[in-house]
Amino acid sequence: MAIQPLQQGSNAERSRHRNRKAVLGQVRAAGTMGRAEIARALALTTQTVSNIIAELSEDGMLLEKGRLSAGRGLPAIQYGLNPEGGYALGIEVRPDAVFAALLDLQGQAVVTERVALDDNTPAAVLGLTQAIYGRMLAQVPAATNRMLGVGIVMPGPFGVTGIAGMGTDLTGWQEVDAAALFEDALDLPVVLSNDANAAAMAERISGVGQGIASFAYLYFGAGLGLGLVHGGQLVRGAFGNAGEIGHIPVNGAKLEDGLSRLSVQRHMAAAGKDARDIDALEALFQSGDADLMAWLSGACETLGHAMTIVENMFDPQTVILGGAMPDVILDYLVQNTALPVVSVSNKADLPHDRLVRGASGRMTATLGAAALILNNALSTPLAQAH
Amino acid sequence: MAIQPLQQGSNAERSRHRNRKAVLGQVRAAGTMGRAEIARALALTTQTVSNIIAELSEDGMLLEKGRLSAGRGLPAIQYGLNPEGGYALGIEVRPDAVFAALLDLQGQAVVTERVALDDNTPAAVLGLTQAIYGRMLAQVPAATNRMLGVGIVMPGPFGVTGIAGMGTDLTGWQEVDAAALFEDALDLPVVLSNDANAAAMAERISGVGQGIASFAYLYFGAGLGLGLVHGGQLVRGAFGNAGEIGHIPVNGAKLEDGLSRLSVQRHMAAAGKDARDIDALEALFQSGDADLMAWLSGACETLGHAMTIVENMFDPQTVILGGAMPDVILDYLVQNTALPVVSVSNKADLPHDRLVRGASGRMTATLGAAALILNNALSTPLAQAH
DNA sequence: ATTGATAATTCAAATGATTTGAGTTAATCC
DNA sequence: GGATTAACTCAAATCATTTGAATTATCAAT
Repeated sequence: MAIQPLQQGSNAERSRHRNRKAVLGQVRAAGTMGRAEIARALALTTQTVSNIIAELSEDGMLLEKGRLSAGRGLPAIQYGLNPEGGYALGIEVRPDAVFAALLDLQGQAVVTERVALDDNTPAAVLGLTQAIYGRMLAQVPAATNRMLGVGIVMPGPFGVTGIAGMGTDLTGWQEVDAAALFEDALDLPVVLSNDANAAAMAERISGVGQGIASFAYLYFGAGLGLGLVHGGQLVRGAFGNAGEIGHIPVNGAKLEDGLSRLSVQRHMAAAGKDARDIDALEALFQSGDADLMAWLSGACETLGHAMTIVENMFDPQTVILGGAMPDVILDYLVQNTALPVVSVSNKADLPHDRLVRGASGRMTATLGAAALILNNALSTPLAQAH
Repeated sequence: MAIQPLQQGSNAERSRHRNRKAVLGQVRAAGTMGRAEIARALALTTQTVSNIIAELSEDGMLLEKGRLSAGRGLPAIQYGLNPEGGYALGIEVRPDAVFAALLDLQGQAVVTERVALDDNTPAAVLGLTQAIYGRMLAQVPAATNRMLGVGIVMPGPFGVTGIAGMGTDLTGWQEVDAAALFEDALDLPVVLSNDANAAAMAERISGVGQGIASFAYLYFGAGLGLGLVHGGQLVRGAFGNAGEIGHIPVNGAKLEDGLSRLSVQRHMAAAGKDARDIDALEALFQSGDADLMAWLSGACETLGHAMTIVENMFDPQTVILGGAMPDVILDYLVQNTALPVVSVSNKADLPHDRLVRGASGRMTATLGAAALILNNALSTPLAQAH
């Protein structure tokens, strides 16, 4: 989380490292590719790509996928990711539970676990996490020597700020260096993030955000969060707390007062209905519950405000909506929200819809935690614009 | 402006290029540095830095600045930027004028010009720009072979969007590729940007933003703009229109309705007073004009809203306020705005003030245009966080 | 069916930039 | 004054990429 040295020099070894990642990223994005094709995309020579591919195949990260004849010339041998070539662990620490997922290099969840927590102190969580990790490796022995790292999602904001977030619900975590603790406990490289950022990465790696370099992700957590991806990388802000959109006031109320899990729950509770569970919410929606529909109408309006802010601040290619809500409700919101007219995104011939539903479902943030690691393994910081 | 290839591979030549920039950036940030010191900062060997410094000295970009004895050992030869080692041209195209500035490598304005325009079509502006450039080179012949590029600032937003901006005031520019036109006319590498982004870069290169990797710049243009710097680079959004904060509605009105040049002008005009000129505004302020003070009181409140949005969306190290306003008014706003309590930036022990006044004065955007070029010459895209 | 054009791939040598290791210089510390 | 420390230089080694020539396999045209 600390701010890194602003610049780092380059040498042969670091170039190679970078180029390996670039090749993997390119192949992943395209599904399969030939050497020459990759070389053109990366502005490298075929020979270089050949060397790197030999190395990556040796390491088990790439697989031959036959030859593809495209016009004249020798048909190119196609290469694709070997899903079993690398694994990333995602851990989501909630106040009352720990979710975990093991993703393969392709971004597929191989094993997932959800464990309830009655003690969320660091010692307890770390012990539980170790146990989960052990069980997962036992189920997927191939992963043992191929772990790329672990992504940890914890409720933000990080550090003591003016926002009393869920952070207060995790006892004993405020003062500790969580990343260091997990690194010690699991002996893996660690990336720490909040839920919205992780969710955005989940979409980038295996959802709607694939191939989109700049997008924003509006996340239904307890509150309303925002993950920002620019040039293929997360924009985290100086202290890792960028995207706390829920606390922005519009017309006297905070955005998340009208658009969040807590918001529906309160609204429905006031009508004497229980909407704490996702399935309960879905059932209410399916039955056309009048109270829920009333809430949705307000939520659409609030979402419109949020869109205005996000689009005008970031000018993203698209905004993805997801998180702890049933898909049907997310779809309803996407379809019934009037997109802002006064917006830099309001223009003709857009290649993407301005607002779309996320694809990664209920465990988005957990998957995203692992996706943070995959993204590191498959992409290099963006080349400079000229 | 187009989205660049997402990844580019690296090779020896590109590494050298990158390392040269990194050395220059490091030296610039520190004022003067020794070889070994630079090497440590960039994770390179002294030998490499030695080679690069020899090359940069040869090229006239670095100068020896004596030896510095720091404790034991051989005192390190200090190197500093040679201000005359490189120049960047900044051009600001306004509907009724063209401003230009020639900056040296150190970021100092060597020559500036302001020319009124009665014809702002591409042909006229390009011709005028060529003439200005010619006059500047005549005044600073040393710059002739040392031009790094030209930054162009034009009113955004770019492309046809839902925002009817000043863009419409420039006739004939909507459909053309402005960057290509300027590149042809001046035979220099071109960077195109809006005023707020450029202003942010001006602060980063020679103002309050020096050494700050992540900050936001609230810019008084005709409306209210925002420049975002993250990891030392501009966040421009997918289509170059990030930061159009002025159009975000708060309590029914747009932010720029209460916080912009147009806003004061209208407010004062309603009171029968002329505030179109910066000096007129300053005089009104100095005389404690009641109407102006009333506007300021509202502006402070609006600025508070803007701060809430910016801080919670970006979590910057600081927010810089500047643009077409007299310094005394900017200072007043900085000092009298109640900083938002509900904000991720509201925390103890901040290394920077949350809101500060910009340092680059009235020609900020013009200087910033050139600063965009300098920033390219002096920094590499940020290394990856781990 | 043969021939020529095209394009992917490989091999071996060259190139470019960084690193390595030994040696020199000039300060401070004791 | 000698030991220690640190910056700097030189020459050789190393690493990864590039270059250029040769090979292979397909398509297209005769």
